[in-house]
Amino acid sequence: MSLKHAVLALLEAEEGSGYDLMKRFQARLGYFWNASHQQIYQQLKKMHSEQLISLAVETQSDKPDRKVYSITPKGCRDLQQWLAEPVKPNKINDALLVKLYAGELAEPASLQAEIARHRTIHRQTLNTFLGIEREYHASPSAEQRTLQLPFLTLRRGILGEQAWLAWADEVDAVLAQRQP
Amino acid sequence: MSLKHAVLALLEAEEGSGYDLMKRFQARLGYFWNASHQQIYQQLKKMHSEQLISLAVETQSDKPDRKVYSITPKGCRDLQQWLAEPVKPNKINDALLVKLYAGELAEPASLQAEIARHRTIHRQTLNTFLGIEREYHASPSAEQRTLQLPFLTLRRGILGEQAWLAWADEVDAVLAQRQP
DNA sequence: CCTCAATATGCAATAAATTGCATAAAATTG
DNA sequence: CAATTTTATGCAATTTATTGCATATTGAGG
Repeated sequence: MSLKHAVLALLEAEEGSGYDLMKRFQARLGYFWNASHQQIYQQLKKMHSEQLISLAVETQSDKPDRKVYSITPKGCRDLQQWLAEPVKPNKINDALLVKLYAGELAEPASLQAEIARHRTIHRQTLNTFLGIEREYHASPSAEQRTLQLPFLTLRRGILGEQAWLAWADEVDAVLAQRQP
Repeated sequence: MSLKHAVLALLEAEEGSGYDLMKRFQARLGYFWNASHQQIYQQLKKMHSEQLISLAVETQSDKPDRKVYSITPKGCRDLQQWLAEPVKPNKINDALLVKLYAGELAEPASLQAEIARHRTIHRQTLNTFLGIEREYHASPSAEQRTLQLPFLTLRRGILGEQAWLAWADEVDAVLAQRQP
């Protein structure tokens, strides 16, 4: 249940509304933690009821109310405690590999097309990451220091995507040879 | 919902009881699809009610009954249809990266220890994979041909683990420099 | 032979995630 | 300016997954 702690980490840096948090989640943790907007809204509600976060409703005469969440000292302790505990190695659920495993029953061309589709996505993701990496390297070294740990998560993304693409080349070679 | 199709793929190759399937699942798909024994038993029950698989109860006088599931033609069609459809690129939920992202709040030594723990696990996994790869290369070429696609999933595991370990080296370098 | 782990099932309760809406203001575009 | 998309929120139902038991057999070790 790290969704909770992921949100706490975001709130520790800065307070925000549900939507804010969703956006920040997507931008900063989205690559390595997936969460839908419902999950985030529901999680916020739950965390509020557990007093890990507090809620300030900014009444606005014209617009609908804005609910801004902040982390509480209790939430902060919860986060720090989580950080001190070991996390379980994460489980992988990769449907593409299931498909490849059972690939004998599929049309080879359909497998090839599927790999191509995924390759496009992975290449785009990699390009995005490389762009962020360039920005990072162009930023002042004080900022680089601040972002050193998030940068490591970016590196994970880059190395992971590169490995994926290298693997896809192997797959293509095998599939091409199977049905020439 | 590929758990269903993963199980169907296993049953397509050979019938089996819940426990059989669980074991085969672990051995063959376990690296890239995680499923607990409850999930598998429950899924089998559900698939049976949907007539995707059939059930033969072997009554045994001394031992408890053995329930053997086989794939039905309907199940086979379902599997093939799934194989023909595109699968969504899989979502990643990696708590370790969440932790690293929020790492400023943690003890650097605790982060290092955590990385070390995970490194051990990943190195072991890689070694297991490399062992299987050696077996594969030592097997007769007819068998290599049969296992070509499952072998590709193994390659994914190998490349993925190698990339992880290379990343862990980067992480160690940064963490060591942060608190000398 | 007794005990303890491993094999081989499975139920029930809970928690978490997904799906499918639903609303309504703000910004954009034709 | 009307129509559409994007922003911003959230409920309720369903599906999936996890947790915590609960049995009963088999095999191995002391």
